[in-house]
Amino acid sequence: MIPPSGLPAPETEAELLRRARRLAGRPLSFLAANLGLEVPPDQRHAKGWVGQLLEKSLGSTASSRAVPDFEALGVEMKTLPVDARGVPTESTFVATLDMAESDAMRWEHSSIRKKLARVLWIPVEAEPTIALGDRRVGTALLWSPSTEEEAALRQDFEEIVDLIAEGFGESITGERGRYMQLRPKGASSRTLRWATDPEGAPVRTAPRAFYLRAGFTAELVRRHYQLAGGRRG
DNA sequence: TATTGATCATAT
DNA sequence: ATATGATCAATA
Repeated sequence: MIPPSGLPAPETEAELLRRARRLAGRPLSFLAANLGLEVPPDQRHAKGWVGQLLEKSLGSTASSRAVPDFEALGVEMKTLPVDARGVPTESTFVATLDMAESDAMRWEHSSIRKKLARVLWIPVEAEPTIALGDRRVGTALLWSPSTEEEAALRQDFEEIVDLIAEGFGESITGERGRYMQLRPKGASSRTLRWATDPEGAPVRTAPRAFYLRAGFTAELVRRHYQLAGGRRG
């Protein structure tokens, strides 16, 4: 499968990281020009554009399919909107949870665990005062959760899926979960899916997805650059 | 003003 | 319709 750019998929993690880091410091308009794309005038109508731009720029073959962005490497790519200090400004979407699938609600088998096993994080400037095309790509980092991080994520996951198993899925809000929350994720609030109430009766509720809180990714990035002997504010 | 809930585009 | 990619915007 040849991506639109004609760029072949990277064959190793090292190559992927090299490609990503070669983009560090470049404005998004530069990446767009390389691919023959226009920079959208309004991000409100192009919310996923930055992520898709980076995928294409790196040779991802998995546009919109339910596979890792770099399938052969098992690597997921996530852009990370950051402020002037490099601190993430938004939560990170991980995966939708199917409340009707009991298997999806076991950590070991979950798509959450799978997707977070290996992630290429790419910070991107996201201050609204900077025009979209002028926002620069930061230094990418390849990450896997430490034992402690995975335990913490698992704890949030299990707290939430246990509530769902007890029939409280419909009433779960974004306030649960220390590092990872469950929030609505649909085309609109009119989008509904099946869940089960405490009496075991089927009910319609908003589809929900797991998101990493900004505090989690902020800590992850901060520790990485500290260990790398990197920059400080 | 930080966070939760709602929403937008594209591809399959 | 549902998956991918997220950010917008109302609320607390």
